[in-house]
Amino acid sequence: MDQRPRLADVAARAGVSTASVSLVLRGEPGPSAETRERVLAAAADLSYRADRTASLLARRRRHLLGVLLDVRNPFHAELVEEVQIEADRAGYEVVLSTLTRDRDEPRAIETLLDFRCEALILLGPDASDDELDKLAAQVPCVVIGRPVAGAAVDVVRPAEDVGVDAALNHLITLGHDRITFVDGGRGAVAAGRRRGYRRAMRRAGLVAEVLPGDHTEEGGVRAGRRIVAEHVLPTAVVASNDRLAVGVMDAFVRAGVDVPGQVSVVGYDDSTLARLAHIDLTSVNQDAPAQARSAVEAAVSRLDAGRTFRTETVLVPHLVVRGSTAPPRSA
Amino acid sequence: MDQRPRLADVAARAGVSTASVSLVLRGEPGPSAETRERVLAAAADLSYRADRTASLLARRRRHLLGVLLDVRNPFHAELVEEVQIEADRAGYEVVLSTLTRDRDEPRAIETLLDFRCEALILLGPDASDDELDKLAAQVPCVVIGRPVAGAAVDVVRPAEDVGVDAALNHLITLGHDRITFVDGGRGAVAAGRRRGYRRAMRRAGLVAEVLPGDHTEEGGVRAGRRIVAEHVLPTAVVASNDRLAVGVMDAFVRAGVDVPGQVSVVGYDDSTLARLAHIDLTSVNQDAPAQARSAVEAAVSRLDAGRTFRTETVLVPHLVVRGSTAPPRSA
DNA sequence: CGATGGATTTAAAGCGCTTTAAGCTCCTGT
DNA sequence: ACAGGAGCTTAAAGCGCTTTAAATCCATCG
Repeated sequence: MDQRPRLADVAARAGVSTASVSLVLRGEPGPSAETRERVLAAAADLSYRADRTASLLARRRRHLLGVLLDVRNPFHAELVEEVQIEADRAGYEVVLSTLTRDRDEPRAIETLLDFRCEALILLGPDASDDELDKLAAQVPCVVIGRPVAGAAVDVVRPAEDVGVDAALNHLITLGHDRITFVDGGRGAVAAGRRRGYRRAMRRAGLVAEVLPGDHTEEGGVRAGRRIVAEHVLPTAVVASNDRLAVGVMDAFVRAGVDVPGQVSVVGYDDSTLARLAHIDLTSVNQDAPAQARSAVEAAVSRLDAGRTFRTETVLVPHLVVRGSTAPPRSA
Repeated sequence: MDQRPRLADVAARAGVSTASVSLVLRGEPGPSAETRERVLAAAADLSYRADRTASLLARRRRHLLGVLLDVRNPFHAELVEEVQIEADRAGYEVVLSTLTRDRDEPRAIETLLDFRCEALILLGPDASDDELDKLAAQVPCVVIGRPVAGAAVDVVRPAEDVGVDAALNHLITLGHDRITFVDGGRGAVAAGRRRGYRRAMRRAGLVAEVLPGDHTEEGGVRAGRRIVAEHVLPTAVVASNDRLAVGVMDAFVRAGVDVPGQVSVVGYDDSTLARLAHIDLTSVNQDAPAQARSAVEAAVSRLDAGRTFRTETVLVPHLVVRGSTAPPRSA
């Protein structure tokens, strides 16, 4: 029961050499139609499947992409899904390595290196620019989701400020003029969004108001409470991410503030959270598929096309309008 | 830059054979203290790391566990994390294979087989009992999270009914007596919970009331609306999972029904959702670490200890009391 | 009719590591 | 002094596949 058929078994059954079988099964040119047929029949008879480990070893090229992720992060989940699909398409296999309690980032990356991945795709890594640069000297690296100063690391990231821009345009077009921003705290991502907010408000000739926050629901609840405690409600709130926005909305609901009747709310990330029917949050979508595609493409172009210069792909997010935004009451 | 050192390089540098290096690096007995030292020094000098692919191939035993998961499922994420940790501990490596849009369950499983995993751990698979049984004939399989009738598949699952029991005990002890259950629809898991509810209510001499639902927030919202529309509110609601519970609470909040002031709510799964500060939902915890541990143990006992009979591990969940439950108003 | 060359096929050499069996050195015991 | 071991070390044979270089076949050509 333990013995899966080997390449040699298929070869014997088809009456050809293992080399021919290998070629046929991988669809390489060479073997004649007749050989092809016999091999395929034999393989089917034995329900043969190649041993990936052996293939990987024998190929000089490994055709393996390593992906570092935090399996608990829903956005990573979305990205991984797309990376898999894109890699498949490009003829690469994917090895996933996740952070766990006992496995920090360096450890998870070593695992990928031990599999001799030809390139790494790192989802929102914590490593410093320096460390990433050092890593990139060993193997092509693509970082998704945050800027990296390193000279050798490819980057794919959304234009955070543009996303906020879109959100504000939407609100302003609806007629809003008192728009508060709930901040996401330290970090390059939050900074980009904050900058986008300030810029767009200035451009529109409106007064910016930034409340502190931290990308968690609790932060949102705190900010929401602060907002309802003020004498004058803003007409709209833009949050630095969806979790914050959900927290804000929760505080509003509990205080009897109607969304979007009294205040409109916009989130950022277009997470599954935002899409839930009872939340139905207008949010900025980062286009995970496009990010994944770009990342795989960056890796592949290093490997297959021999690109050596650095690329930074900045993707333009777009607003997904849902039920949490409406014209302001007075309008 | 591309050439990572090989075993042979370390051997050459240490002035010993590759066999010795292999033994030393894996901590096998044999080599003398002096050899050990020289090898380790050489390996460190070259910052050598073994090629996993080659090791895997050369070892007759692969020491590889394949895990099938849906990377988008947060509970799977928790399980994976623990499986990794446990596998590490047992000296096994883990390959993750996730469902995606283009990769259905059979396909994802094939990938695992192609890596020649020695055993598979399947997280809540959709495959029929028959298919699972067929698979188990090829390779030891452990299914987590649902019962399987197949004769050869090991199962690790929580005792759903016991969890609901705990929830009801908690509520009854608090003094509740009108306790409505929001159902999770078809499926073995939901059925177990429903059964637990009915049994516990009967035992307590209370009248069971089951509202239809489907394990989503929307289902919860619908159920919640139905509840508030009734003339007499129940004193407590038990939902078949956390998402339902969150939906119910959302409907309550919007209708001005205070939780837990007027109605207590209990969820099931103790998901990250339940733990959010502003939700703070009393819920039943399934102990992901224990499930993962049992699953790995089941796999390993087949592989290393040669177990051939089937095991079914039923874990007892426990209630995590949070802020969504309190004594009923009248009490 | 042998030479020429394109189309197929295949023997054999790896890929980088593990493992087995044999080889060596140095003691022990008689 | 020599058989028998104990303790290390290593040559060499894989693991199951890919790939390269050489062999084979056959139709075409001068």
